Amino acid sequence: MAVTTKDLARICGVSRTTVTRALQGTGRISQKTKDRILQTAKEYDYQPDLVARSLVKGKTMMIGIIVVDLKNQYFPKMINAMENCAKKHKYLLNITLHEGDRQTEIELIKTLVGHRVDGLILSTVNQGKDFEKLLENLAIPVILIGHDQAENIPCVGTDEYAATKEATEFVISKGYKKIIFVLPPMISDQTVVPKGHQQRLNGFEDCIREHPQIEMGIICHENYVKKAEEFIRTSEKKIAFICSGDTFAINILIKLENAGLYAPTDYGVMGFDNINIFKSRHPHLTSVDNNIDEIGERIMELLVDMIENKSPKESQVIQHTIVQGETI
Amino acid sequence: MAVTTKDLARICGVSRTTVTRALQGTGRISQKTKDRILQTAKEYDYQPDLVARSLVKGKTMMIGIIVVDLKNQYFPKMINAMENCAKKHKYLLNITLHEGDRQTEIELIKTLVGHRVDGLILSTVNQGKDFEKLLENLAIPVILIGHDQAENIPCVGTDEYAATKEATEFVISKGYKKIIFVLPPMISDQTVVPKGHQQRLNGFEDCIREHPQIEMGIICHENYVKKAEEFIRTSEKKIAFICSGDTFAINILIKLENAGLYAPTDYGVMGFDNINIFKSRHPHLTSVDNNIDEIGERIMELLVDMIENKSPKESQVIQHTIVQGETI
DNA sequence: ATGAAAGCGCTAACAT
DNA sequence: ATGTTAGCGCTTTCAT
Repeated sequence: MAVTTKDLARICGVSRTTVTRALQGTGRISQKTKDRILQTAKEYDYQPDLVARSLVKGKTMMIGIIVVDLKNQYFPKMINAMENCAKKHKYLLNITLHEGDRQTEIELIKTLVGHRVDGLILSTVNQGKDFEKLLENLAIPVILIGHDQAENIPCVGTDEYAATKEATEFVISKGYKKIIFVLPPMISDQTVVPKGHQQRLNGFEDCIREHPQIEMGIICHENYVKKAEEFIRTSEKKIAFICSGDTFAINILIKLENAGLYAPTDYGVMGFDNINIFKSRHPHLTSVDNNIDEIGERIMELLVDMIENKSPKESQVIQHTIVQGETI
Repeated sequence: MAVTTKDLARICGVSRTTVTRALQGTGRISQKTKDRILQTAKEYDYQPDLVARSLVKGKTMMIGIIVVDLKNQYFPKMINAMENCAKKHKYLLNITLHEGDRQTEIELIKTLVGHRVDGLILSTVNQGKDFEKLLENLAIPVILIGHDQAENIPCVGTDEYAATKEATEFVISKGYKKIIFVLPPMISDQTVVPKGHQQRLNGFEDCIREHPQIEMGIICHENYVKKAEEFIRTSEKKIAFICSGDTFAINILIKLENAGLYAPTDYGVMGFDNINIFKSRHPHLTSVDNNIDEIGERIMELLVDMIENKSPKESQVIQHTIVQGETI
């Protein structure tokens, strides 16, 4: 098995404390013994047992992350940014997936806390006072991904409400008189709209409310492309779709092309998240760039700060920008 | 702070040993004290310290993963599958990124081993005997992502050589007389072609060798779309591109459309990995489906088996299938 | 059926 | 400058 400080101590004929001192270069120790110990350590390829260190230090240098899954680009991209940031601060990431299940999320939180992660980052499916209480009592810093997700837990993310309001204003400014908001098709048993999408919807509706002359509609359906086509075919006004996610916008764009309908000629469409898998495609998709990388980085920086400096909890809004493509 | 077994023992007026027995339901213990202890544990929301348990058990229930990054869909998808599989076996994932840097990868391995992960999964950028030695001496099971990556370390992945040979045969069977292989554009300082892509290239070249009448070429350039266009414009024969990655195929497909060239009319193109971000697009991209989900799942199952049953190391080849789209 | 004691590998407070 | 001791929270013999 791996060589321990005890072994090194025995080999070098010193105490374990001396070994520790040599290893971490702290405390008074003669250069000679220090060199000898370090030499031996290298020779035997000593690697500290980080589990043992964690136990005594009460700190694991690990950060727990819980998100829904890694299927679309959103979280992988964000986690990629988080990882790079964590690496700078010598932290490791523990990534787990709740798959949209509330109970699973709760269990994962407990497991990660049991593993004594130093901090926790969640894209939560849970809500409500009880859940917030649970988080507040964790004794480690927690950050929620997304704007305004909870009262007393710091949240970092896009102000979806404002972004969507802005996007809607943008569409209106382009002269559209009828705008349809496309929500992700809901999985059968999941009746609640995820908070972020709900915030976007609110932003959309409130903006429309301020423009009574604009006609609006909502699509929230498995077969949203077909619904979209119906809207276009049966409407006299030219329609714009604002999709709560680039994937939906892209799908509409592509599938309707096959149906002989083109943006921005026959209708307009814009997305969200600016995933830009299609950055080489024409026409460029108009979208809202919510700076996923920056969200990841800022979350990690904030969390490390909370862990190491006990900084006060403070939410952050990450600035978004409207990406003017050619589809509106 | 969190309540410990010691606390529970004190509260219940028993020894810590008894508490442990109640908690893990093992050993002889009266039902009454057991109930009382469990009740108290629940009351105080006792959560075991998994770090301490790891130290004494010599097992962390964590699996280390090192891949290049999470930017394209390949690893996120695979890791998603791994995570779900790991969850079944109660393991947690430690995901880290080497970003293509050899030294970083070595350091990450040491860190993860220092954290006493029970097993390691790598998509490595390192090669050679020394590196293999390093892995062999780790004292924990290691699996490499990808076929035939090392001699004495189990490898799981697509047989890239065979798959590409097959793909090339497929293209030839469609009547193409000139085939161009598109490698990922190499980053300036990274002179070596990643092993998987090299294997694909070998399969391509060997297949061509068996068909002397077929003309061939290779593109490995930042501006591969332009190169592809040049090939088409200057060739009398109709050209097929086999791209070592769907992303490249898709980009060619899309950008050449803008240049007025259409597949499969003006040229043919097929990809690799069947990422199918574009599954709704027409024409459907012809590709090689390497079953990313299955690779992830099989790797995890194998690793857990190696960890828990000390199973002998054995590599696995995951079956691929050619996805007949409409671009060849 | 229950408890006492030792130890996992490390660090830190307190000697010498 | 170096060593001794105790302890992190848990599990695991080995008593009783």
